[in-house]
Amino acid sequence: MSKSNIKLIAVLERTGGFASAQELHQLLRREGDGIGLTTVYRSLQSLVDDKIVDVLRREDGEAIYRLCGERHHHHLVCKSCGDTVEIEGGAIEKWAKTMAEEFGYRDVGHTAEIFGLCKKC
Amino acid sequence: MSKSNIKLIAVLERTGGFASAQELHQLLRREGDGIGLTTVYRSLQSLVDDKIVDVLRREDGEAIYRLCGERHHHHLVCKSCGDTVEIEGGAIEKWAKTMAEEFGYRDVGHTAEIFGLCKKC
DNA sequence: GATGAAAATGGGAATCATTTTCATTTTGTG
DNA sequence: CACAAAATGAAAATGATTCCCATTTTCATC
Repeated sequence: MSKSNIKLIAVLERTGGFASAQELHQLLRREGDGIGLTTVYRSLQSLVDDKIVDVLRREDGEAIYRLCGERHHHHLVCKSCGDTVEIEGGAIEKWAKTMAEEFGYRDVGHTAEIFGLCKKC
Repeated sequence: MSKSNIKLIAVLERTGGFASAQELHQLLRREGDGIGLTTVYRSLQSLVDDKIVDVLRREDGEAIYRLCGERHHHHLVCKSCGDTVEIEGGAIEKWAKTMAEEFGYRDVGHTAEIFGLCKKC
């Protein structure tokens, strides 16, 4: 685990929610860390590969990152304010398994997100 | 309704599924239509505003468009050879609706993909 | 401690989708 | 036909992300 990975995890812990690579870079810079933007992207990518970080997309297409817990979950995201709720996806697990069997796929995973407008927006 | 809007609707009808602005532009060009990229973006935006077209995001963040009201489906993708099967997602529709209601979200859409290894791989 | 290979890093250029600007063309209407 | 408003397109601007490459750090081994 490289230094930059650890820094990224730390700043993600501090911020709590989702943040874009650019935002995380600025945050680290403001704290006096001279980390480069390239390194931020690289680290985030490796954390995503290692399933330590989740990545989603904002409405405008910008990628946003967040630490993910071990529990498999899905997201309900407000497309206006970005507010996010973690939700259970029992129905999805079953659906994915059924579909995979039907078409002879094995070793399957899945992604599923719901987006809409939250109460406030 | 401008000329370009009509052209965009026509080409979206022809292609059926999702397509990016760049792809739609190329398609029209190939058919001998000298439409400009700017106009494609502008028209798509106005069609989205009028709720004639849906917009989603690819994994890489590129925006993809499709006519509203086309049958909604999901994908089963082989992560080795890339082979793709279109599948029904009745269970997902219900799940998305239920979850949205539970948390007071409205005007919701969703994405869901399953990936694994196909028979051949 | 010295050495060298491999990994990590940073800066700037390159890429690519998308938006903006602005001048020109087309359209609809009196 | 004339004229204003809408539509269009080319090129430049923008902004996130990736690529390239030279430099620095890490770390095992001597």
